[in-house]
Amino acid sequence: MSDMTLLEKEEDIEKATKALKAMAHPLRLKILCALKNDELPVLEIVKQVGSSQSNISQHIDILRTKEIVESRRDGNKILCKVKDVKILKLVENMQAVFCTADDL
Amino acid sequence: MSDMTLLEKEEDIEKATKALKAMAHPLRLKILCALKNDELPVLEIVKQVGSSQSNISQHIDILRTKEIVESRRDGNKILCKVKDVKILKLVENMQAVFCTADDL
DNA sequence: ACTTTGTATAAGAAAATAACTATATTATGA
DNA sequence: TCATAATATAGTTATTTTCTTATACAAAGT
Repeated sequence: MSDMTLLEKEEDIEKATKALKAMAHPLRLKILCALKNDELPVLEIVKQVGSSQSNISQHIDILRTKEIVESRRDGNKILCKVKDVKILKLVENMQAVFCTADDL
Repeated sequence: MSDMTLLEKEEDIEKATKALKAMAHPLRLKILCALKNDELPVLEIVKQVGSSQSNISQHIDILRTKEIVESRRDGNKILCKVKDVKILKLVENMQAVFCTADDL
């Protein structure tokens, strides 16, 4: 009862696929990296990540719709942070896998 | 010189995104799960994963093109296995994140 | 009230994905 | 050689994604 735990359940596959799709875009992955430790306003994300304000806003909206990012208003600004802890773990894993010295 | 290791390099982002895109489809994720421990012929993958032969073949081809899966001929059959070790790690991570008891 | 700053939304075009059907290819076995 | 099994490819169509431009909305400052 512990080893058939292999993403075999349709439900798990769907959840995992949804998360992967959300991350599987360079801008969205960068956004998630930027939000890994900080809560940031949209324009700050635009600065760090690049692309246009509109484009980043749309990508943030995608992440929001998928319940991956959440945001709150602070006066003029909208502060964004990662909502789904699982995503944080995945981002960390991506770093562990893709940012190690064995890339050399 | 060790903490700016945050997927900040464009090159890492691209690699990570490529891997994520490859995994971000239910059939392909299932294929990778099926190949996690075994080297399997295409029809066996079709059986385990579902969908049509043609469809699975095309998805396998996508994974091959992206250097994630490799295959060799054994007589009549084409045996497939995961080529990129990084992908194996990611699949394991996905399982760790999405197949734990805290789903309850 | 007007302007500026920060953010979101709409509309549309271009490109990428995905799936299906049918057919081709390759190897084996009779 | 003919039939069959295993896999790949072609051609199409439908859907989804992505980006751009322009515009709307909201809050704050003057």
